[in-house]
Amino acid sequence: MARMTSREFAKLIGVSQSTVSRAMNNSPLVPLSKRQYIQDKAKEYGFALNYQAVSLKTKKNNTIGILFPKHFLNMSTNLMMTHIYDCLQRELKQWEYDVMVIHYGESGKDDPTFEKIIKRNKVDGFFVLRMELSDAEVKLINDHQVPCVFMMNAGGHVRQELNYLFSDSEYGGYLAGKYLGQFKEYEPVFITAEEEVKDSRRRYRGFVKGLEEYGREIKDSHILYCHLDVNAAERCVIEHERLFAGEKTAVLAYSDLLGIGVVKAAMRLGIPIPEQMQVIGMDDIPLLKWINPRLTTVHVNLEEMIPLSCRLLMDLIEKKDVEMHRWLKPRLILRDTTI
Amino acid sequence: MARMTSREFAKLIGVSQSTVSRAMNNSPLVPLSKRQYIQDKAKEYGFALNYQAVSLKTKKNNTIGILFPKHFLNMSTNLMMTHIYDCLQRELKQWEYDVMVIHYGESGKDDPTFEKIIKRNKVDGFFVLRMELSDAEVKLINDHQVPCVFMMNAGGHVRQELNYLFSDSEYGGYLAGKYLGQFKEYEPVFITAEEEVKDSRRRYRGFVKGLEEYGREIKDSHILYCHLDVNAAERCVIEHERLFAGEKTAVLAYSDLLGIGVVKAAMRLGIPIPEQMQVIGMDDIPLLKWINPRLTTVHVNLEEMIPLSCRLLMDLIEKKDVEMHRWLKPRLILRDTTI
DNA sequence: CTGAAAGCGCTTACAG
DNA sequence: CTGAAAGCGCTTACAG
Repeated sequence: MARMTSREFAKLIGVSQSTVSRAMNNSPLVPLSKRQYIQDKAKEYGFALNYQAVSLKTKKNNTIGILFPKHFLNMSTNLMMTHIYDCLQRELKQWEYDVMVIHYGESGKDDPTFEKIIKRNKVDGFFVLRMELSDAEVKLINDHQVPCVFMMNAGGHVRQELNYLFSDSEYGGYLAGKYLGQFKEYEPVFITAEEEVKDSRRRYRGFVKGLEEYGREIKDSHILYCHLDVNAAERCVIEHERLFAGEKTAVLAYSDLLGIGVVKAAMRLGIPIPEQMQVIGMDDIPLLKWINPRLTTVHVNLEEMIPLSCRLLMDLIEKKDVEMHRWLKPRLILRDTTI
Repeated sequence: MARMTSREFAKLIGVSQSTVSRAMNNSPLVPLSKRQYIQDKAKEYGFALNYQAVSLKTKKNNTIGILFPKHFLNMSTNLMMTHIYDCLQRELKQWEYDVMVIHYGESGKDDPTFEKIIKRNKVDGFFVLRMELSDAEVKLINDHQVPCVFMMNAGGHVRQELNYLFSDSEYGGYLAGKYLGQFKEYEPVFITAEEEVKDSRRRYRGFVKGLEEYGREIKDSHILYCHLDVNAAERCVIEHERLFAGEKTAVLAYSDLLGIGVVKAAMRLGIPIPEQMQVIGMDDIPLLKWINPRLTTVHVNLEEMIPLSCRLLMDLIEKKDVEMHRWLKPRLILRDTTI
């Protein structure tokens, strides 16, 4: 049973190719009973439309792309991206879109991946995760009119001509600062990633503002840098043992993973949590529910962000004239690592 | 700057459409210098081949699909699949294939996803992860001649007509049994998932064989069932507190996640690891390097499996007459949770 | 080495 | 409601 063309199939069941096309696409032009009949026959003979041909005519691929950040390592390591991916995937099921995962990667020869995907027209639209685009890339998007929804800002300059749904990470930092600031005897510490400087600055700014409400501030020597990785954070805290063993500290970590590393270090150093060290992570990745002590964190409002993003992208693809520029508010979730 | 067709572009630079096509596809038929010239011009004018049209002619999509298991929840929860996905993604970069992620899902109306993807011809080939296929589905693969490589068996009957690279999980269980069996004073326990009965049985069988080499056996009451989840395993162990508090135990967990749950429970119950309880997980997911105590586990040989699978699928797509039926040997990695 | 022409398998005005 | 016909944007024998 080789693949059949619509012409062959049409001949086989005694209708025209046009009618087959219309029936397979559920066009109201052909009466329901006939539609049903043709679809049943299609099933019987194993006929299906060839989607390359369909795409060529309709200029639709029925697939959307999820573009991962430039320096993204992998799903196992960046659990927040993985979580967002999971949520998008689930939400996208209601629309009948397939999902293409695109890893930026400079790709060596020819065009870089992003350019290639846009030019080659393989997807109807994009979700772009934590991406900073160059001017050339923005021009590409505009020239080719590719529907794009940006999610999770990478910080830096925000282009108002693009559609985005970001989590207000400065506000997240503010919430943490406002909470930790109330404990006068705890010295504020910020541990952050070298890799994501700009968003890190945003979170830090919020943290400072929150602390200020209690007249507190953070010393320069209490801003710690490490790689974006549990073990790096653990090592970093251990290297600063004197700081943490010497006084009570209130630590905001740039991400949950760093937070987990901080907690691990504290356990190794015998520093009681939260009595001598309070820790707040950021993001609220699913992993947290498996780890003890349960990490206090700033929860990104994906419940709102995901449905809005998907709806927006679908609207953009259908040429509806919409735009969206939103900073969603995260919220603080108190668990075991704070008082 | 709207999209240009190859005909328009050809006219613009004064060659024929054929030559443009050949140049863009790097055909040796056109001299290198001319090829270069045309490609440069293409870049200049922002011309690129329309891949729907290319696909229609060549019957290639330049994309491969990764099909996730039927009851797959999400990447965040099933970290071994996530890890495999990461490895495939990285390996696939050398070939210029795009990746489509396909979640099985019965999809309600019309064809189920798997059938749809095959019939619609959206991918050139598949990786199929931990999948049990029905006869109808195997027939579909054969009828449509879709290149498929099966990875990570879901247990049950293995179809020799399909290409597969599986991890020999029975052997993995055997390694664990052979290691733990030598500790006469530790009572063997197997904790496993209700969801993956068949592969679970395979691991169990190996475990039993390994134990037998030391004349040991596992009591029926020492086979524990729970959901495939850290917290479920933790609860399960706590419910059986009497068993674990009463005697020294040597636990093989169906997966690392269950192993982590067992360790958490032990810590909560104040059972010292590995002195009173030894624990071995299975898979060796990347997460383990972030968790203390470091879990002893049976490491799946992805270093070998991934390159072989990719090479195999590429060969199948290029119609090379190859086949492969392999069970790769995992190995035991001793860490903190065993003596 | 190059170009004119046919055709990949659909959709969709258009005419009936 | 239905069909014949044109055309989506490429590739590739074929002829030169």
